[in-house]
Amino acid sequence: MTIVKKDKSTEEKILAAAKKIFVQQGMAGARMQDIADEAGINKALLHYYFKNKEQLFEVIFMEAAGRLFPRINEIFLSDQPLFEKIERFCSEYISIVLENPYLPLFVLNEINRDPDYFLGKVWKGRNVPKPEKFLAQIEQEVAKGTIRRISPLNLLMNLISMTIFPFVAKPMFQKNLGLDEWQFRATMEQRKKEIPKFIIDSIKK
Amino acid sequence: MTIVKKDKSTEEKILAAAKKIFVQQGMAGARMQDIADEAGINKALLHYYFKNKEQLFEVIFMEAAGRLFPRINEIFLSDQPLFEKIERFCSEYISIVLENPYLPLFVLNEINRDPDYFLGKVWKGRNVPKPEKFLAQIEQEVAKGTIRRISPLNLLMNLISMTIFPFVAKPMFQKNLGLDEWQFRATMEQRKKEIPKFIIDSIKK
DNA sequence: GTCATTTTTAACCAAATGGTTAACAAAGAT
DNA sequence: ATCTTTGTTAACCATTTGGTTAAAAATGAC
Repeated sequence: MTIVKKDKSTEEKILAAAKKIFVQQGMAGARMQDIADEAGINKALLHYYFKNKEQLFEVIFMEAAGRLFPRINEIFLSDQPLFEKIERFCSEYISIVLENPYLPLFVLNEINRDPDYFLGKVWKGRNVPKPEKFLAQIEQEVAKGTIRRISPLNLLMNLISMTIFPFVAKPMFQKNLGLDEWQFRATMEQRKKEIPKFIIDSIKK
Repeated sequence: MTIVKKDKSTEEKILAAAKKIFVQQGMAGARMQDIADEAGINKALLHYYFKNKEQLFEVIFMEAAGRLFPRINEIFLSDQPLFEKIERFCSEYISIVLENPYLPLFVLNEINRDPDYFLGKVWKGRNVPKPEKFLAQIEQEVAKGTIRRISPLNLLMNLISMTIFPFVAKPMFQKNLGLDEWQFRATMEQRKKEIPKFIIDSIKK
């Protein structure tokens, strides 16, 4: 069995490098030279593969957004009961993001910089989360009396906030609470179960 | 009574302009020329008041951080009972941020870009939030049996996440949930009471 | 092997950008 | 009024940065 440590193709090296630099520095802060250096290639070669910075950025951004949004929809649109959806959302989402802890801040930041660019590019691709069904489901449970009266919008915000925010504020939490990388991961693993429990304890009648 | 529409001093104009541009574009994306234009002055005059971009940025960043962090401490270190603290935190914090909705993302983003710069500058000023007392207080309540067993760290994360995240994700929530400016504000006003209720319903025995 | 195509590089270029200079105007001070 | 200090400007400069060019390797077709 030959151990073929096959070189990643140049394009793959570029994409990995670009992702690292863009996520760290943002579109404005990223330097094409840094991306080339990180990929171990010449800057001209970068432009041979991707004609300009904006196009390269778009590839990275779409890939990042594509990792974060479609799965949400899949869960929100499924036919599971409410509590199961909440559990699934927390668990799956935290798993996804644990592998790319800096994606949410990156994406939110770029959305903030130019909401309409985002709307035009990502939102088009019908992968846009459609929360209506989930919101309606909450209202049904309220009507059935299985959960207390609560504004569906607020419940949705609570769920998403508790799940995502710790990643967005990761460096702050780490500095302020003195968590090392491992402790942070462990805490987030805990939260896969803690958040659903927290929510259900609050709303279940 | 003379209506003296006194011009803001040049320095004030610069600071207002710089805040707007930096918060919108971040340190890397902000252009000194844009700040000068926004302030209605010459670029040289900008350097007359602030010797370079970094120093100007630091003033803006510290002012922003100074708005967000000290009040937290004030609340967390007070001698109020736990539930009151939670209510006060949500209510006061949302009020503060409603006046500057983009500050949290700005600050988190810059912390992320260079956590140690942040640590060195802001964290020094002893306004650094010290959560120990708050965490201990939660443990006491658990011991007393007034609230159910819950990890203090998780509870703190939940509180902060639900309060701050909607601002960080404001453009996303607005696009996705179709909220206009006014509806967003109204929702956040609601949340001043909704979040504490949500938490207390979850943990109170 | 030879030729055509693809990949890679060093050197270069134009525009953008942070920052400076030197002169000019306004405002006090005497 | 004159002089000094402070505020403001247009023009300029050096560096950085995204992007290009033309030539050299490498790869593949025959």
